[in-house]
Parts: sequence; C-alpha cells; structure tokens
Amino acid sequence: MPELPEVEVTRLSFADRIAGARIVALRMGKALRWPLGCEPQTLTGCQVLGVRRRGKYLLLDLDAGLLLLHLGMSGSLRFEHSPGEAGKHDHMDLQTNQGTLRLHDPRRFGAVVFAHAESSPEARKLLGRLGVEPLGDDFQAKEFWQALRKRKTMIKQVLLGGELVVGVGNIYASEALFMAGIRPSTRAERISLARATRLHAAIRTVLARAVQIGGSTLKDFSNAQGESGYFQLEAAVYGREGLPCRACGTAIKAIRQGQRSTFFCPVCQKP
DNA sequence: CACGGATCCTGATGGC
DNA sequence: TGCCATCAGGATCCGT
Repeated sequence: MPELPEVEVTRLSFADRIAGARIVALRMGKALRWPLGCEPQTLTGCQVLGVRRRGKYLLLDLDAGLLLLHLGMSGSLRFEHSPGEAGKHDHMDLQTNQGTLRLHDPRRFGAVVFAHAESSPEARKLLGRLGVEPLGDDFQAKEFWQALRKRKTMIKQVLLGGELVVGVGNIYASEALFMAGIRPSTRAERISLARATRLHAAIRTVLARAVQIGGSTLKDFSNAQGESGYFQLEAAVYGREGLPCRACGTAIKAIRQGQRSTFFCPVCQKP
C-alpha cells in the first residue's frame, strides 16, 4: 500500500488525535526490519508532540526524541481507543492516554526505530540521503533536470532510488512517466530540460491527486481510522499489460527493471 | 563511486 | 484440507 500518498494520508488520519498524548506503554512484536534501538519501556511517560513525514517515513516527535516508522511494503497503521487483542501480524502497539497506534505488517519490511534526535546517527542513517520532497517548494524543475544529467541509469530506477526526489514508488513511477511521455528505460542523462520539466510536473500532479483522493491503492489501502480507499485512482498504465492505452489504444507493455514490473505505452512514451 | 543484483518476510494467486 | 512457482506497492547492503 504505502507509497508517499498512502503514508501522508495515514499521517493526516491520526496526527491530530495523537498530538499531546502521553505514552503509557510500547509493545513490540516480532522483529521488524531493524531493531528499535532502545528498550521499549524507556519510552513510557514520554509525550508525543506531533507527527511529521519525510519521504515514506513517519516521524513521531517525542519530548525525549524521535520515533521513526516505516510501513515497508505491507504495513498499515491504526489508531484506536480500544484496539482488540493484537493479531498475528500486529508488531507494534504504542499505547497512549489518547489511543493506541498499532502497526500491522505481514511481511515485516517495515520498521520502528527510536532516535534521540533527528540529527543523531540513528536517524541520519535512515533520513540522511533522502532527496527533496516532491510536493515541496524545494522540488524545482531545473534542478531536477541538472541532477538527472549526472545519472546514467534508467529514469525509472532514478525515480525509485529516492536520492533526487523521495516518495515515488513503483506504481507512481510508471504513472508519472506515462503522463510525461517518457519511456521508463530512457537513460536519465539523456532527458532534455523540456521533458524533465514535464516529468517534474507529472510527479507532482500524480502524487498530489493521490493524496487528495485519500491514497490510491490498486488493492486495499486504508488509513489509520480504518477507512478504506474510496478512490479508484484509475491507473493509466500500472497493472494494465495488454490492455489498450487510454490515450492511443496501443497495447500497454510490461517489462522488468531491477526485479520490479514497469508498465508503459510504447507509442505515447518516447525513448 | 555509480550501478546492478541479492536479500529480508509472508500471503495471494494461478498452473498443474 | 494439494503442491509448487511466481509475484507483490521498499530500501539497504554488497560486490564490481
């Protein structure tokens, strides 16, 4: 579920309700991607000041530090007053006096990491190399193009890498490249300023729309209140191999790039 | 050091 | 309540 829009929608659905809460207890289940980095009970009594997002990470600001959450490929959060007993795949319960934040993550690629501050080594290890926020003012077309010129890799791989711009996952990478008319296998360094500008706009449009709709999901995303994606953000190309392009009718193609599927229209998207 | 590939884990799906 | 192979939206680490 979680690309940037889903993470942002999740954040919006519980940030206000958890702000100001006191931590009553932290329970960790099976091991996630990384160790927590502290004893869970040391967080008891801490106050949750607010929730920010950086890329696909959620940052819970505590009076005593920072709790970083990542949903990985299969994670989702719920924030409820009285959650039931923890299920098989519920690997974190952050119990507060305002409700319990529960992480459900079958594949356990997600993470919960404590850091003493955003500038601490533990936090910098995860956040230090992230590119700019795609929906922020720092994401500028010309700078984006200049950065692309230094990369020989295929453009889709550059987008997924997150070192130039964060938050563009496998689905939205295909969608944005379609919107910009760029073949995913095009080498980043060969993209003109004009096309980079189109891609820049496409990334912002695709992600902003997905946030607006409430998190896309071609499957079963739901926010922390358990409201599932009304949406049906119509994918232009993702998951549509063999189906007619919505713009020109040509059959959509699927290829593998770095062990991930990529979808594109061979006519609308130029190398 | 930029790049490509392997890797962590579980569940769903489809072919046989 | 069949078995096996393949695939899944992420991100890091490692070898070249």
